[in-house]
Amino acid sequence: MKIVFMGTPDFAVPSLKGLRAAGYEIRGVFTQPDKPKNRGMKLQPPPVKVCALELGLPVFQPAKMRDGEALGILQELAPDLIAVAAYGKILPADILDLPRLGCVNVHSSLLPKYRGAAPINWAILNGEDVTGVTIMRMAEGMDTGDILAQAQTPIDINENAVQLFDRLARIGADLLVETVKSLEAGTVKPIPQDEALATRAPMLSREQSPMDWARTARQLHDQVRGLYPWPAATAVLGGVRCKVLRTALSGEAAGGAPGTVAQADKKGLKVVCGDGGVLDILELQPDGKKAMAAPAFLLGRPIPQGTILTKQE
RNA sequence: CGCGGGGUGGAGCAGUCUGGUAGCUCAUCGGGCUCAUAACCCGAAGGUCGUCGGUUCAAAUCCGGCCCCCGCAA
Repeated sequence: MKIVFMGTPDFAVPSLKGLRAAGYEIRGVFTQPDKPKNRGMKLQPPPVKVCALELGLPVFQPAKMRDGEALGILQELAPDLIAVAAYGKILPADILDLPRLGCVNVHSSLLPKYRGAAPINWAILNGEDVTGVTIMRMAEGMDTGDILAQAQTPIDINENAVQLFDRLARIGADLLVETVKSLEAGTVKPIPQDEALATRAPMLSREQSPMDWARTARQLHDQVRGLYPWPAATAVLGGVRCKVLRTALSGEAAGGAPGTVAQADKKGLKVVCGDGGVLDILELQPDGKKAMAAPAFLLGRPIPQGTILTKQE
Protein backbone atom coordinates (compact mmCIF):
# COMPACT_ATOMS: atom_id res chain seq x y z
CA MET A 1 0.00 0.00 0.00
CA LYS A 2 1.42 3.33 -1.10
CA ILE A 3 0.82 6.32 1.13
CA VAL A 4 1.57 10.00 0.87
CA PHE A 5 1.82 11.73 4.26
CA MET A 6 1.01 15.37 4.89
CA GLY A 7 1.76 17.12 8.17
CA THR A 8 3.73 19.95 9.67
CA PRO A 9 4.21 20.30 13.46
CA ASP A 10 5.41 17.97 16.21
CA PHE A 11 1.91 16.60 16.58
CA ALA A 12 2.16 14.94 13.17
CA VAL A 13 5.54 13.29 13.69
CA PRO A 14 4.35 10.19 15.61
CA SER A 15 1.75 9.53 12.90
CA LEU A 16 4.41 9.58 10.21
CA LYS A 17 6.69 7.35 12.22
CA GLY A 18 3.78 5.04 13.05
CA LEU A 19 2.84 4.48 9.42
CA ARG A 20 6.43 3.90 8.52
CA ALA A 21 6.93 1.46 11.38
CA ALA A 22 3.79 -0.40 10.35
CA GLY A 23 5.51 -1.18 7.10
CA TYR A 24 3.63 1.05 4.70
CA GLU A 25 5.41 2.48 1.71
CA ILE A 26 5.62 6.23 2.24
CA ARG A 27 5.92 7.60 -1.29
CA GLY A 28 6.43 11.16 -0.17
CA VAL A 29 5.91 13.66 2.62
CA PHE A 30 4.20 17.01 2.13
CA THR A 31 4.87 19.71 4.69
CA GLN A 32 4.67 23.48 4.90
CA PRO A 33 7.56 25.48 3.42
CA ASP A 34 10.32 26.52 5.81
CA LYS A 35 9.32 29.78 7.42
CA PRO A 36 11.28 32.57 9.03
CA LYS A 37 10.74 32.23 12.76
CA ASN A 38 12.33 33.05 16.03
CA ARG A 39 14.97 35.62 16.83
CA GLY A 40 16.75 36.82 13.75
CA MET A 41 13.92 35.47 11.60
CA LYS A 42 15.97 32.48 10.56
CA LEU A 43 14.37 29.92 8.27
CA GLN A 44 13.07 26.98 10.30
CA PRO A 45 12.19 23.60 8.82
CA PRO A 46 8.95 22.15 10.21
CA PRO A 47 9.37 19.09 12.51
CA VAL A 48 7.78 16.76 9.99
CA LYS A 49 10.38 17.75 7.42
CA VAL A 50 13.19 17.03 9.85
CA CYS A 51 11.68 13.64 10.64
CA ALA A 52 11.07 12.78 6.98
CA LEU A 53 14.65 13.57 6.06
CA GLU A 54 15.90 11.41 8.90
CA LEU A 55 13.79 8.58 7.56
CA GLY A 56 15.17 9.19 4.09
CA LEU A 57 11.75 10.06 2.62
CA PRO A 58 11.22 12.50 -0.25
CA VAL A 59 9.92 15.86 1.01
CA PHE A 60 7.66 18.26 -0.88
CA GLN A 61 6.92 21.78 0.33
CA PRO A 62 4.55 23.41 -2.17
CA ALA A 63 3.41 26.92 -1.31
CA LYS A 64 0.01 26.28 -2.88
CA MET A 65 -2.12 23.19 -3.31
CA ARG A 66 -4.45 24.62 -5.93
CA ASP A 67 -2.12 25.61 -8.75
CA GLY A 68 -1.88 22.10 -10.20
CA GLU A 69 1.75 21.57 -9.27
CA ALA A 70 0.95 19.62 -6.13
CA LEU A 71 -1.63 17.60 -8.06
CA GLY A 72 0.98 16.75 -10.66
CA ILE A 73 3.42 15.51 -8.04
CA LEU A 74 0.72 13.43 -6.42
CA GLN A 75 -0.37 11.88 -9.70
CA GLU A 76 3.20 10.77 -10.19
CA LEU A 77 3.47 9.36 -6.68
CA ALA A 78 0.17 7.56 -7.25
CA PRO A 79 -0.69 6.89 -3.63
CA ASP A 80 -3.47 4.55 -2.59
CA LEU A 81 -4.11 6.79 0.38
CA ILE A 82 -3.21 10.26 1.61
CA ALA A 83 -2.80 10.51 5.40
CA VAL A 84 -2.94 13.99 6.86
CA ALA A 85 -2.12 15.23 10.36
CA ALA A 86 -2.09 18.95 11.10
CA TYR A 87 -0.82 19.86 7.65
CA GLY A 88 -2.14 23.39 7.82
CA LYS A 89 -3.37 23.61 4.26
CA ILE A 90 -6.76 23.01 2.71
CA LEU A 91 -6.77 20.29 0.07
CA PRO A 92 -8.79 20.99 -3.08
CA ALA A 93 -11.29 18.47 -4.40
CA ASP A 94 -9.07 17.20 -7.20
CA ILE A 95 -6.49 16.10 -4.65
CA LEU A 96 -9.08 14.67 -2.25
CA ASP A 97 -10.43 12.53 -5.09
CA LEU A 98 -7.07 11.27 -6.29
CA PRO A 99 -6.20 8.32 -4.04
CA ARG A 100 -8.07 5.05 -4.39
CA LEU A 101 -8.75 4.87 -0.65
CA GLY A 102 -9.22 8.61 -0.26
CA CYS A 103 -7.73 11.07 2.22
CA VAL A 104 -7.85 10.58 5.96
CA ASN A 105 -7.07 13.13 8.64
CA VAL A 106 -5.96 12.85 12.25
CA HIS A 107 -7.78 15.44 14.32
CA SER A 108 -7.13 15.96 18.02
CA SER A 109 -10.66 16.20 19.34
CA LEU A 110 -13.82 14.18 19.56
CA LEU A 111 -15.47 15.50 16.42
CA PRO A 112 -17.83 17.15 15.75
CA LYS A 113 -16.63 19.08 18.81
CA TYR A 114 -13.68 21.41 18.41
CA ARG A 115 -13.31 21.68 14.68
CA GLY A 116 -10.44 23.93 13.68
CA ALA A 117 -6.87 24.83 14.42
CA ALA A 118 -6.52 24.55 18.21
CA PRO A 119 -8.78 21.76 19.49
CA ILE A 120 -6.46 20.61 22.26
CA ASN A 121 -6.07 24.06 23.76
CA TRP A 122 -9.76 24.80 23.62
CA ALA A 123 -10.69 21.53 25.27
CA ILE A 124 -8.55 22.52 28.25
CA LEU A 125 -9.66 26.15 28.19
CA ASN A 126 -13.27 25.01 28.43
CA GLY A 127 -12.52 22.74 31.35
CA GLU A 128 -13.34 19.50 29.55
CA ASP A 129 -12.38 16.39 31.44
CA VAL A 130 -12.46 14.13 28.41
CA THR A 131 -11.15 14.62 24.91
CA GLY A 132 -9.71 12.38 22.24
CA VAL A 133 -8.66 11.86 18.67
CA THR A 134 -10.73 11.38 15.56
CA ILE A 135 -9.66 9.82 12.29
CA MET A 136 -11.94 11.12 9.57
CA ARG A 137 -12.32 11.01 5.86
CA MET A 138 -11.47 14.44 4.53
CA ALA A 139 -14.12 16.61 2.99
CA GLU A 140 -13.91 20.10 1.59
CA GLY A 141 -15.21 21.81 4.71
CA MET A 142 -13.16 22.48 7.84
CA ASP A 143 -12.97 19.15 9.67
CA THR A 144 -16.42 18.14 8.46
CA GLY A 145 -15.71 14.72 6.98
CA ASP A 146 -17.16 11.38 8.03
CA ILE A 147 -15.77 9.83 11.19
CA LEU A 148 -13.82 6.62 10.66
CA ALA A 149 -12.55 6.03 14.20
CA GLN A 150 -12.34 7.72 17.56
CA ALA A 151 -10.40 7.22 20.78
CA GLN A 152 -11.16 8.95 24.08
CA THR A 153 -8.84 9.96 26.86
CA PRO A 154 -9.37 11.77 30.16
CA ILE A 155 -7.75 15.16 30.74
CA ASP A 156 -5.97 15.42 34.09
CA ILE A 157 -6.81 18.50 36.15
CA ASN A 158 -3.17 19.59 36.04
CA GLU A 159 -2.32 18.53 32.53
CA ASN A 160 -1.22 21.36 30.24
CA ALA A 161 -1.63 21.70 26.50
CA VAL A 162 1.86 20.43 25.70
CA GLN A 163 1.44 17.30 27.78
CA LEU A 164 -1.94 16.62 26.23
CA PHE A 165 -0.49 17.32 22.78
CA ASP A 166 2.12 14.63 23.32
CA ARG A 167 -0.39 12.08 24.50
CA LEU A 168 -2.88 12.76 21.73
CA ALA A 169 -0.15 12.66 19.12
CA ARG A 170 0.72 9.12 20.19
CA ILE A 171 -2.90 8.04 20.53
CA GLY A 172 -3.59 9.56 17.12
CA ALA A 173 -0.69 7.75 15.54
CA ASP A 174 -1.87 4.37 16.84
CA LEU A 175 -5.43 5.03 15.79
CA LEU A 176 -4.32 6.14 12.35
CA VAL A 177 -2.40 2.94 11.76
CA GLU A 178 -5.36 0.87 12.95
CA THR A 179 -7.70 2.78 10.71
CA VAL A 180 -5.49 2.40 7.68
CA LYS A 181 -5.46 -1.35 8.27
CA SER A 182 -9.24 -1.35 8.46
CA LEU A 183 -9.47 0.67 5.28
CA GLU A 184 -7.30 -1.90 3.52
CA ALA A 185 -9.54 -4.63 4.82
CA GLY A 186 -12.62 -2.68 3.88
CA THR A 187 -14.16 -2.99 7.32
CA VAL A 188 -14.56 0.71 8.09
CA LYS A 189 -18.03 2.17 8.45
CA PRO A 190 -17.92 5.96 8.02
CA ILE A 191 -20.24 7.86 10.33
CA PRO A 192 -21.41 11.33 9.31
CA GLN A 193 -20.85 14.10 11.85
CA ASP A 194 -23.86 15.51 13.65
CA GLU A 195 -23.76 19.14 12.54
CA ALA A 196 -25.94 20.20 15.46
CA LEU A 197 -23.20 19.26 17.92
CA ALA A 198 -20.36 20.96 16.05
CA THR A 199 -18.24 23.53 17.87
CA ARG A 200 -15.21 25.48 16.73
CA ALA A 201 -11.68 25.74 18.07
CA PRO A 202 -10.14 28.72 16.30
CA MET A 203 -6.49 29.67 16.35
CA LEU A 204 -5.24 31.05 19.66
CA SER A 205 -4.45 34.71 20.03
CA ARG A 206 -2.44 36.76 22.46
CA GLU A 207 -5.62 38.62 23.35
CA GLN A 208 -6.59 35.57 25.39
CA SER A 209 -3.53 35.93 27.58
CA PRO A 210 -4.38 38.50 30.27
CA MET A 211 -5.75 36.89 33.42
CA ASP A 212 -8.96 38.41 34.73
CA TRP A 213 -9.07 37.77 38.47
CA ALA A 214 -12.85 38.07 38.43
CA ARG A 215 -12.99 34.64 36.80
CA THR A 216 -13.12 31.54 38.95
CA ALA A 217 -9.98 29.83 40.19
CA ARG A 218 -10.77 26.86 37.98
CA GLN A 219 -11.27 29.01 34.90
CA LEU A 220 -7.95 30.75 35.49
CA HIS A 221 -6.21 27.43 36.08
CA ASP A 222 -7.64 26.16 32.79
CA GLN A 223 -6.50 29.34 31.06
CA VAL A 224 -2.96 28.85 32.32
CA ARG A 225 -2.62 25.24 31.22
CA GLY A 226 -4.69 25.63 28.05
CA LEU A 227 -2.61 28.50 26.69
CA TYR A 228 0.72 26.91 27.66
CA PRO A 229 3.31 27.55 26.31
CA TRP A 230 1.93 29.96 23.74
CA PRO A 231 0.44 32.51 23.98
CA ALA A 232 0.44 31.70 27.71
CA ALA A 233 -1.70 33.29 30.40
CA THR A 234 -0.22 36.56 31.60
CA ALA A 235 -0.49 38.76 34.67
CA VAL A 236 1.23 41.86 35.96
CA LEU A 237 3.09 40.86 39.13
CA GLY A 238 5.34 43.18 41.08
CA GLY A 239 5.05 45.69 38.26
CA VAL A 240 6.27 43.28 35.60
CA ARG A 241 4.34 41.49 32.94
CA CYS A 242 4.75 37.77 33.49
CA LYS A 243 3.73 34.64 31.71
CA VAL A 244 2.03 32.44 34.26
CA LEU A 245 3.28 28.98 33.34
CA ARG A 246 1.98 26.64 36.02
CA THR A 247 -0.66 26.95 38.70
CA ALA A 248 -2.49 24.76 41.17
CA LEU A 249 -5.93 24.99 42.71
CA SER A 250 -5.13 25.35 46.37
CA GLY A 251 -8.58 24.27 47.47
CA GLU A 252 -8.48 26.90 50.18
CA ALA A 253 -11.02 29.65 50.39
CA ALA A 254 -9.95 33.15 51.28
CA GLY A 255 -11.59 36.47 51.87
CA GLY A 256 -10.85 39.58 49.91
CA ALA A 257 -11.67 41.07 46.56
CA PRO A 258 -10.75 39.17 43.40
CA GLY A 259 -7.06 39.73 42.70
CA THR A 260 -6.09 40.02 46.35
CA VAL A 261 -2.70 38.51 47.10
CA ALA A 262 -3.44 36.12 49.96
CA GLN A 263 0.14 34.96 50.34
CA ALA A 264 3.45 35.90 48.73
CA ASP A 265 6.44 34.34 50.42
CA LYS A 266 8.81 31.44 50.07
CA LYS A 267 5.93 29.04 50.46
CA GLY A 268 4.00 30.34 47.53
CA LEU A 269 2.16 33.04 45.66
CA LYS A 270 -1.56 32.74 46.15
CA VAL A 271 -4.24 34.94 44.67
CA VAL A 272 -7.94 35.21 45.46
CA CYS A 273 -10.18 34.67 42.44
CA GLY A 274 -13.70 35.75 41.55
CA ASP A 275 -15.40 32.78 43.18
CA GLY A 276 -13.42 33.14 46.41
CA GLY A 277 -11.20 30.24 45.39
CA VAL A 278 -7.44 30.59 45.66
CA LEU A 279 -5.10 30.10 42.74
CA ASP A 280 -1.56 29.05 43.65
CA ILE A 281 0.93 30.40 41.11
CA LEU A 282 3.79 27.89 40.97
CA GLU A 283 5.90 28.92 38.03
CA LEU A 284 6.13 32.11 36.01
CA GLN A 285 8.32 33.95 33.54
CA PRO A 286 8.86 37.72 33.75
CA ASP A 287 9.40 39.67 30.52
CA GLY A 288 12.92 39.11 29.27
CA LYS A 289 13.72 36.48 31.89
CA LYS A 290 13.79 32.75 32.15
CA ALA A 291 11.03 30.73 33.72
CA MET A 292 11.31 30.54 37.51
CA ALA A 293 9.48 29.28 40.55
CA ALA A 294 7.16 31.89 42.08
CA PRO A 295 9.01 32.05 45.44
CA ALA A 296 12.28 32.79 43.62
CA PHE A 297 10.59 35.59 41.71
CA LEU A 298 9.34 37.08 44.97
CA LEU A 299 12.88 37.31 46.39
CA GLY A 300 13.76 39.90 43.81
CA ARG A 301 10.33 41.49 43.51
CA PRO A 302 8.45 41.18 46.80
CA ILE A 303 4.69 41.67 46.67
CA PRO A 304 3.03 42.77 49.93
CA GLN A 305 0.28 40.50 51.12
CA GLY A 306 -3.06 42.17 50.50
CA THR A 307 -2.00 43.79 47.24
CA ILE A 308 -4.84 43.71 44.75
CA LEU A 309 -3.82 42.62 41.28
CA THR A 310 -5.63 44.08 38.32
CA LYS A 311 -6.12 42.71 34.87
CA GLN A 312 -3.36 43.62 32.47
CA GLU A 313 -4.34 46.47 30.13
C1' C B 1 21.70 43.07 9.61
C1' G B 2 13.41 42.66 11.94
C1' C B 3 12.35 45.16 17.19
C1' G B 4 13.39 44.96 22.47
C1' G B 5 15.08 43.03 27.54
C1' G B 6 19.06 40.54 30.13
C1' G B 7 24.11 37.97 31.91
C1' U B 8 26.57 40.54 39.57
C1' G B 9 28.29 34.18 45.51
C1' G B 10 23.79 28.17 44.76
C1' A B 11 18.52 31.08 43.52
C1' G B 12 15.98 35.86 42.66
C1' C B 13 17.38 41.00 42.52
C1' A B 14 19.86 46.18 43.64
C1' G B 15 24.20 48.80 42.32
C1' U B 16 25.79 50.97 36.12
C1' C B 17 23.12 57.22 34.33
C1' U B 18 26.81 60.54 38.28
C1' G B 19 33.97 55.39 37.95
C1' G B 20 36.47 55.09 44.26
C1' U B 21 35.72 48.97 50.32
C1' A B 22 30.53 43.78 46.49
C1' G B 23 24.78 45.24 48.78
C1' C B 24 19.53 42.95 49.73
C1' U B 25 16.19 38.70 50.24
C1' C B 26 16.35 33.40 50.13
C1' A B 27 19.14 28.89 50.29
C1' U B 28 23.72 26.53 52.67
C1' C B 29 26.94 25.70 57.15
C1' G B 30 27.79 26.59 62.60
C1' G B 31 25.65 28.19 67.23
C1' G B 32 21.34 29.71 70.24
C1' C B 33 16.01 29.71 71.63
C1' U B 34 11.98 26.03 71.92
C1' C B 35 8.24 20.26 73.94
C1' A B 36 9.16 21.13 68.83
C1' U B 37 9.78 23.52 63.96
C1' A B 38 9.97 24.59 57.52
C1' A B 39 9.31 29.82 62.85
C1' C B 40 12.63 33.27 65.54
C1' C B 41 17.76 35.24 67.25
C1' C B 42 23.31 35.34 66.60
C1' G B 43 27.43 34.16 63.52
C1' A B 44 30.11 32.10 59.13
C1' A B 45 31.37 30.49 54.40
C1' G B 46 30.67 31.48 49.36
C1' G B 47 31.47 36.25 43.74
C1' U B 48 37.87 36.27 37.96
C1' C B 49 30.59 41.23 38.37
C1' G B 50 29.42 36.48 30.72
C1' U B 51 34.08 37.05 27.83
C1' C B 52 38.27 39.66 25.27
C1' G B 53 40.45 44.23 24.63
C1' G B 54 40.56 49.83 25.33
C1' U B 55 40.34 54.57 28.40
C1' U B 56 41.84 55.79 33.61
C1' C B 57 45.77 56.66 39.39
C1' A B 58 41.35 53.57 39.79
C1' A B 59 36.17 49.97 35.89
C1' A B 60 30.45 45.77 37.82
C1' U B 61 30.12 51.11 36.37
C1' C B 62 32.76 54.58 30.52
C1' C B 63 34.15 52.80 25.05
C1' G B 64 34.60 48.74 21.31
C1' G B 65 34.51 43.40 19.70
C1' C B 66 32.66 38.49 20.74
C1' C B 67 29.64 34.52 23.35
C1' C B 68 25.16 33.05 25.72
C1' C B 69 19.88 33.57 27.61
C1' C B 70 14.85 35.63 27.06
C1' G B 71 10.46 38.33 25.09
C1' C B 72 7.86 40.33 20.59
C1' A B 73 6.74 38.96 15.74
C1' A B 74 4.08 33.20 13.83
